[in-house]
Amino acid sequence: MKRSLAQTRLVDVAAAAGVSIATASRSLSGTPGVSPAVADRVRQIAVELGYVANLHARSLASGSTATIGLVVHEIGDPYFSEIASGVLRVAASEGRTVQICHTGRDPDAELQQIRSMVANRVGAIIVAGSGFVDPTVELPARHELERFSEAGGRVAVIGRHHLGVDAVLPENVEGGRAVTEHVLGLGHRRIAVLAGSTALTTVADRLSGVHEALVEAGLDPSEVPVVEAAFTREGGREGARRVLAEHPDTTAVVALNDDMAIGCLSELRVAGVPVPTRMSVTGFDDVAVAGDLSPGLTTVRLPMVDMGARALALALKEPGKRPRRQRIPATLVVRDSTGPVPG
Amino acid sequence: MKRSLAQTRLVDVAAAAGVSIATASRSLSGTPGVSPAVADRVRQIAVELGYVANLHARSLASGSTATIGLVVHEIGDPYFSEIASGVLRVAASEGRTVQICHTGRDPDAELQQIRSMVANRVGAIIVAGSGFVDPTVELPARHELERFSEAGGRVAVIGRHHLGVDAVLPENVEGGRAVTEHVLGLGHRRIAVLAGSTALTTVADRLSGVHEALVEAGLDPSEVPVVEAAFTREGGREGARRVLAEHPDTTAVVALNDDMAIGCLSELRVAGVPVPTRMSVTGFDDVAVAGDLSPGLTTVRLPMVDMGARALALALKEPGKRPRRQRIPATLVVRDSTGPVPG
DNA sequence: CTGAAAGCGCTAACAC
DNA sequence: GTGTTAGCGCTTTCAG
Repeated sequence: MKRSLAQTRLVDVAAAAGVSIATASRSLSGTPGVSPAVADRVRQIAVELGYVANLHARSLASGSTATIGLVVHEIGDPYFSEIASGVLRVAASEGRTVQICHTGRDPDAELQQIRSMVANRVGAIIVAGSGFVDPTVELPARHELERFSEAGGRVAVIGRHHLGVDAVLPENVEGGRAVTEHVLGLGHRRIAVLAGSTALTTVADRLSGVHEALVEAGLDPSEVPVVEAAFTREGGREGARRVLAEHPDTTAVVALNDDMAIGCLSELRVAGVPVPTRMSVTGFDDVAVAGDLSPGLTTVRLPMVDMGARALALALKEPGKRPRRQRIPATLVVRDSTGPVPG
Repeated sequence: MKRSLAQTRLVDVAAAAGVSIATASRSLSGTPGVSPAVADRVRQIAVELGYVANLHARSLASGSTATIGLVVHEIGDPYFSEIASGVLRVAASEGRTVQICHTGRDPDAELQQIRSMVANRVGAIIVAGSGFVDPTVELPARHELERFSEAGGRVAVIGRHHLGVDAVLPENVEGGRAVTEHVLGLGHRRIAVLAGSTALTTVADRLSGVHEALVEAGLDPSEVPVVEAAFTREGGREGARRVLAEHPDTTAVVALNDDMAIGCLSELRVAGVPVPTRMSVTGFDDVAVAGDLSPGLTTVRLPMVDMGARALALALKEPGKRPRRQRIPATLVVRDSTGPVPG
């Protein structure tokens, strides 16, 4: 389809300014080597004409773009949409556009999407979301990102270890430990953990924090049941049912993300189990709604919006010789879903 | 910076397949005029070589892109992130990339973003989120979209009236009416409405549905207080405080979105007002968490994910001579936050 | 400091 | 059915 919309092009600006297209290009991109007077005039004329550079022509000629690629597991999930919010905010202020894709936690889809972003010559790629404990699963993705990175592309990841690039790393271990210490401090000993797939590093890290706290309290982690289900609200419901059925004397459920905790709370309500008087429940992430639940969810706060913003800031900075890692503190937020052991 | 990353290009595929670059192009884009055998072989070789077309070159040559531009108010808001989820899902299955930007409910920012998308030659633009009751506010945006549309670009909007393009329109009036009828049916007469800015069409429409139901029940809408606050959780909290202070005998709060309802619920809990025994509360949208609240939120369901998917489908279809409008039914979902009038 | 000209990788006429 | 070729609009050497 022929595009009849006659956008003003660089030639038009150049002609109007009475300079060559090369000079016009240099003036607008700020490339040194143009007399200030000429450059100013060109810029002014460009504004008057409402000139906006054709991104694709620019990209084709220069080999890179101002576009940022953001890869998330599922944009409908608050954890990721809050991260995206932070990324979009910074991107807008830097005049960059953001291309988002979600992968449904499928490593193959993720690889696919990363490839497509590389092919689209995005200027930077941000990968958010848990990695896999088994490094081989994400080897192809890592490989792809390395190639991209070596070719001058910028990469930052949120919460993944094995990717060997600049990273924003939430303190999942410390968070898991803190929330467990809180529960232990309330006197609970019959604890159950609600976990997503332990193939995910996020789950593994949080869980290891939980175990550290248990050991420090002189408990045997192997006696604390870890119920593995989908890392979602539905998974939380299912997990709650299994805890109730298989470990009926449990007094505290430590869920490894808020989604599971919310599902768990919902199921406990259905089952008529009062929280926190009969059962304490904790989450992880502190999604926006956590504080507005009833009871308010005791959880570990991760500043998702900020994490997104930082990741983009990292990606936009000049690359260092070594991957940078920015640790993000996870802070315990005590609300009403936890209380002393019943009885 | 010279890009050393030697992506396989179309020439490479063509050479490997022993055909011309034109034939290779036709094979891969599905343009008719290539023998099936050749086309198949080319495609297979392309896959083997990990070929991914350079979006920018394609776009520059063809004058349009596979990229979809999605404009939302705030991606961190579940309403929009669920819509985005639907858009991304369809986009992925169509092999299209999505560029998302958010505008913070600021018409100027929105205009800015739309302009930038037009300049980037996106293939289609989807604008989600409430429009403004005052048409002049969005006149510039409308203008921009029309130019884009006339130039062959595709546009679809979600929930906005005044834009004169293909639209997915949630039945806000009917939903407002349905939820109000439900509340009236429970015997409530001292009702308060929690509304976002009435400059927003979404708010105005839902409110007019509320009023219709009131009138039909023989009530005078002017006697039902409409508390206007931010269309957010915080606004819901503030609204709840004002209802409690200014209209203490209220028995039912009709919030015009779930966010406000959730904030309201939270505030009522703080204030020690039991729901629904002392106060009924309703929402609108049915965001994912609505059913997992305690009490479960009675609300009006809008299939956000589906709305996003439909909007993209509309945008991808051949344009009709007249703008198409797809009405999305709003269905009442009764949960536990509403009950009979106390006393 | 400025201009001419060679591509960037692909699509789409246009020939054969 | 398939190949040749002329651009798409811009950046970037390379001359002047």
